[in-house]
Amino acid sequence: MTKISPEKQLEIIKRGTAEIISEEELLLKLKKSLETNKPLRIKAGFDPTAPDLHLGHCVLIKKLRDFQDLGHTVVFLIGDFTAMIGDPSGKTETRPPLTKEEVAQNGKTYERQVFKILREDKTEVVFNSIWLEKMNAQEILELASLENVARMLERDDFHKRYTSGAAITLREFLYPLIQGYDSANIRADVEFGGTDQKFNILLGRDVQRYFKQEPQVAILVPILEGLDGVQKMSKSLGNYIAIEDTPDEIYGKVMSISDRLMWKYYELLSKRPQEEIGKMRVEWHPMDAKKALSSELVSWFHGNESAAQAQRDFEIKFSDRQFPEDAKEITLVRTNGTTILDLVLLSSDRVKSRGEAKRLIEQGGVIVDGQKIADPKALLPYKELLKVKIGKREFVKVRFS
RNA sequence: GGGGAGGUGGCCGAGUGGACAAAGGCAGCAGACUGUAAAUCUGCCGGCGAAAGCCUUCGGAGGUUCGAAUCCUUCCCUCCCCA
Repeated sequence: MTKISPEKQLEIIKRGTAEIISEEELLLKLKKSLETNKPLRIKAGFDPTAPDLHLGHCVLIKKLRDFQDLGHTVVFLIGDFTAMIGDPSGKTETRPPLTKEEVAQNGKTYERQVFKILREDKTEVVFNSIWLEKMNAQEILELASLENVARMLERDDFHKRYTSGAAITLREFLYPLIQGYDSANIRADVEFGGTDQKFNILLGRDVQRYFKQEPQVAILVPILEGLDGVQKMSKSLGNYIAIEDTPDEIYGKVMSISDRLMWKYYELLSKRPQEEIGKMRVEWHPMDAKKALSSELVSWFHGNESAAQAQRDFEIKFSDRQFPEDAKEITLVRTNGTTILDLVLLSSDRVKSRGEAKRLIEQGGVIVDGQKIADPKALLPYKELLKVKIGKREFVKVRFS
């Protein structure tokens, strides 16, 4: 256990959080932990659906890591049972149930990804089906009696859906209670979540009180906007930066966020001290700051060397507008009537239809060997190797056999 | 149990027999401008086709009609009000 004073611990924990309910309680828990030499149990729940951890998750996981560095234990809860209910925070009400094998598989993927940030020796990975499957009707009803409908409707999501006339099922009402039941089962001292989890996490306190436990402290982290700069970063919206994206992808995606959003990323994801970030904000050229951020994030997941390489690649592609030497390479058999259109269709991963390819070419988005070619029907230059730029960020070397 | 309103392209949302591949907005893509971006401007934005045009699409299935997102039948789903 750490010997860092509770006050100092609180200070570290506070950085980058949106709200702590309540700081006083947390301080008391930290004090007690120090006196008894017993680490706090920090809960964070995740879906068992195919994980592709992204920077949005990292905001939270990074804070978990802070707790670990202070000697506390992280309980990484995989909600394999609750996934069958579906968190009402989202729009989709039900999800296809996963098989046991899929859940186990996804759990493995989580571990692979999450331990890029967390420490294995201070993490417990648990599945909530272990206790939830055993619950009987009586227990569920008792749990359900802890809350009333009016209170449930206070919850922002429910409130909005209710007033706008959207459906809310009773099953969804049960979700927060069951999430709270999880907290009781793992005897959480603290539960982490995004600000959209506030209601659920607070409700967990009531459930714990019912089970004669000291209520957990709620720590809420800000929701990170995705690449579009508006909506929450999420896989389903396609606006995410995954920690398993390639170095070039991460670098490029971070570079493409707006200057404004960049600072939020800095606050929530950078390991640089607060004061330094504040200084950068006024003294640095935004582009340099963004490059530094991109590098930092790439090296976090892929190491320093990859970060340096990604930066070079980026500069070649966008600053110098050169063709990257390590571009994807494909080999084609040359036939007489092969047009640019065919080429784009064959070599691009992103262009899905002929019409789309045609559009792209006609709009001047395709460059072959440095030449913009705007006629889809143009024949290919008679060369062994063509360097093709498709759209903004796709580069392909085409070789002919 | 009774009454009413709905389900439209990735999303929101207009459209109530032909001019509808379906207004408008958002998102997306490309170009210009840049600092990579943002903002702004321009263009595109179901598939096939050089084009004319053809094909698939307005919850599902049938039907009426020369012609249906629009009318009818039936099924599924959602919401509201009364009890």
